[in-house]
Amino acid sequence: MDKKPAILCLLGPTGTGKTSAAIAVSRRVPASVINFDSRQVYSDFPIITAQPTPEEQAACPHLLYGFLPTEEKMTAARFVALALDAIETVLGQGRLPILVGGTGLYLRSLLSGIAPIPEIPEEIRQQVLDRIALEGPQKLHAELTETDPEYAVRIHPNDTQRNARAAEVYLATGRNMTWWHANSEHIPAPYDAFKVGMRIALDVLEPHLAGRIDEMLAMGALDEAKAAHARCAASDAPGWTGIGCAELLACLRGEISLDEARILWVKNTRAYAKRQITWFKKESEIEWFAPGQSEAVADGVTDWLSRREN
RNA sequence: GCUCAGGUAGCUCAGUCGGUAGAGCAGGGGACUGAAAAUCCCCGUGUCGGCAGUUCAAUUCUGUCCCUGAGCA
Repeated sequence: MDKKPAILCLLGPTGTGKTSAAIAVSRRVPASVINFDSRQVYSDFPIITAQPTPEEQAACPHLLYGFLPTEEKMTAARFVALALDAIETVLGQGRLPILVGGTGLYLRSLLSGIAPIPEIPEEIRQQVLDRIALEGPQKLHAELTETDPEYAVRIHPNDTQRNARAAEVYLATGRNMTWWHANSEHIPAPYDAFKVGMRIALDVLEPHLAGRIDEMLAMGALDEAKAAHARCAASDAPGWTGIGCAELLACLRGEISLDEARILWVKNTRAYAKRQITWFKKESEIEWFAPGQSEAVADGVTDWLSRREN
């Protein structure tokens, strides 16, 4: 009935076995894995961002992992374009695309569409950033109340990022955010998506996260940061803002000890996992599984695929 | 043993010229349309070290004891 091609989405917080579940599925049906994690795109940080290992990637094709230099920025819109392209490639090969990742915004943007706001010229962007640094987000928010009252009530005066974004969009396009959100066509991705989530309580997940960070350190996370630093020393480069990267960089610079870096790293990872859990709680139509149930996930996926046949 | 300085929220510390107290971090909940591993919002009763004294009233003043740190012996 449903003419739309099938895609599988594997989501959940860090460290819940999404990669191994994807590989389990790929053993049942021809499939390729496509990343939707905003950090695993960076080529300088395969260990720290927990990208699938070369052995794991040998199980089936993996796309959109480790291809971006540290100084380059990834955005939701750029991701959507890359992912749509990757999905088409995989479908063209007669394989099942498996979207795997933890960046909720990226997945939502891909599946529900994102407003086609044109790219903002760098000088306008910089101009707004300079202003917000100087005058504070509250000033821009007060102006937003004039230019876009509807959006202004939705974002907080202290929110530096969203106030900057709203200001640059209005300045560059002459249209406010509300107009772009409402009057532009959202084009949802034309796929029949099966969403599988990995669910776990935070306090159960935490020791796993700590253990995984120790493994990363044992695998040479510090050397990875050192090598990345040799290639890109600017600590404010987009790639350096990832959790683990920033802490190890501070350690390399002698600002904190390795032990302090590790403790911070665990703490920040835990807080991040909490935010992810909050995000995915709201996401609709998810089939939930516990971490480690890779075969159960694969069963669920094959069931779903055969149900689609009828 | 003596002299200082401290003992206040899970942690680091403010503060109360006497009317039982509040920040940051941690923790919990939430938001999320091009930086999202980002950005931001909401949530604070704790014998204010113990005991006694002064006082209408002590966490705040006084005495004493206990504990911690530094210095002197």
